[in-house]
Amino acid sequence: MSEMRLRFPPSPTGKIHIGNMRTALFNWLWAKKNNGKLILRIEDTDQKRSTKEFEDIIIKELDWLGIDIDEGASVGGEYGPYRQSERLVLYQKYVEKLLKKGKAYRCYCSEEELEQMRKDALARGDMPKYNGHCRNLSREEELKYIEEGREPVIRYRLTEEDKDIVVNDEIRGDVTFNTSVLDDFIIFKSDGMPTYNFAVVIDDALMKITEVIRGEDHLSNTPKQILIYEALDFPVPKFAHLPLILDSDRAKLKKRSEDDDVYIGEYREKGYLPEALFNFLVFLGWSPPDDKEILTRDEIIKNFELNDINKSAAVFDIDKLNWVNGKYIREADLDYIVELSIPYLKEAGYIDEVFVEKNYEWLKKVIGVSRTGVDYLSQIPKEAELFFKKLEFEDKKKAVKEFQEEGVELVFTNLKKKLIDLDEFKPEKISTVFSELIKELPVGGRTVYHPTRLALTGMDSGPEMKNVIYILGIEETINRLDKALMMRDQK
RNA sequence: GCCCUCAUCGUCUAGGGGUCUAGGAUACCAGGUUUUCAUCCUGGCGGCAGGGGUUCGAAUCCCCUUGAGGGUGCCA
Repeated sequence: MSEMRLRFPPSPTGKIHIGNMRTALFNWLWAKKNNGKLILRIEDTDQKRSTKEFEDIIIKELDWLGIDIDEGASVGGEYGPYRQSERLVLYQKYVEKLLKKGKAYRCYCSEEELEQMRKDALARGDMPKYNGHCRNLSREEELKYIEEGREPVIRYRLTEEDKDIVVNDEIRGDVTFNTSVLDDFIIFKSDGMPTYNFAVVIDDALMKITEVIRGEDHLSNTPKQILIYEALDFPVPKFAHLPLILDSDRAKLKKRSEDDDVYIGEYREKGYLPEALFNFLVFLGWSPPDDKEILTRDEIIKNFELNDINKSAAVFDIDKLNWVNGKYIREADLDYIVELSIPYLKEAGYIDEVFVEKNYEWLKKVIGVSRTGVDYLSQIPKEAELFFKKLEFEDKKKAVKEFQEEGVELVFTNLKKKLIDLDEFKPEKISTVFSELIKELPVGGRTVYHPTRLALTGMDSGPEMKNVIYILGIEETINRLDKALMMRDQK
């Protein structure tokens, strides 16, 4: 059995989004599972929209998610070049072969003429197919067009009018297309570049790709590609067409407004962990044999099977992603989460490098108690702000009123005393102080907890009291309680 | 229009003729963890698109309808 070779061929016409990344992920998984190789090929035949910046972004994001490339534009290899714009001579060589065999021909019809044909066909209720105008041009006719300055395209010549082409899909089984729905499609554009359907075949064949795993949106184009494989006597690889990822409106996922996040970078910037996104993405269309929802990369590789992939499209559900990500944030090693949270805290202006060095352990405590309340790391500053900002009351009048309530003074003074008397200033010990308070004083739990929270944080809700006090420290806690006590005299 | 694909709780899914009064997760609701938000635990709500077959028996197989998505580009 020869080596399994898979490829991920993004087009650098935009940032990499959820759908592309999921495709890359499945290719990577299947390669890892089978000790195969994953090739990164840049499909930049669209000269108008392709840029090097986008190529760099794609490579960066793949790396971020942990998808390592064995061969390709970013790392080199023996089947290069891996950028289609650098493979022109190859495409020319093979299109020349087709031309010679009579399996392709030059077409001089202009885009306007083609557009008109399409409109006419549609108006008649016919299928919008190329009408074969240039199929059998005489030498004179061709010369005439050339003199007019027309730049030709090259079309594949469809010879069999009623033949079934079967795509053996690993996920869907046999899918049959009849050549009657096809036409003489363009394989070389007038700008001298190959079209997708042509270049992809040449590249996959020359790069010895054994399995093509891609989105279902490519299924309908596969018969055209098979025609090219056969015309050039290339072996046809295996195909597996993945179900599409839909947005909440059940349409193919794409950027529609500033509000919806579809690019991987947007998730990275918001503070989603690569492990979590990886885990979540795989579950869009695949699930393990057991009921587990959180799996490590190795577990996923171990369990992954092409056969287990779903046929139906999946809706991208941000709520579920948030849950998965929150789960990872809470369960990951705290130092790792601290490291990833620092940039957000810096951006909020709460800390700088010097502060981190001096107060790392304290910072770790803060993030440790804040992490339970967030879905993604960019929410950390908001969650932890009470530890960085000076005490500020959301509603001062209300606070004063609450401090004036019966029993509050008693609670505060006793709390202070008990905290000072503590032999160990630890969350668990602080917690027992509260139970004692409730037991010993003639007040309910609410009179103990709520005013205290208000006095210490200025807010109605937040992390657990024992943690707040622990992190604030004995001194600051006493100060704030005293301040609240003084506020009782106001008004 | 034509071609292709798909169809289980709102969402992600398990299920591949009987063990399904359909399981898990999320979301939502309620209760608990003797304050709140969150975490965590417990419980609840909620689904086989519709119609025909095949079969002793169908979520599971077949057909039709409907719905959804994709393709039909000198985009990939």
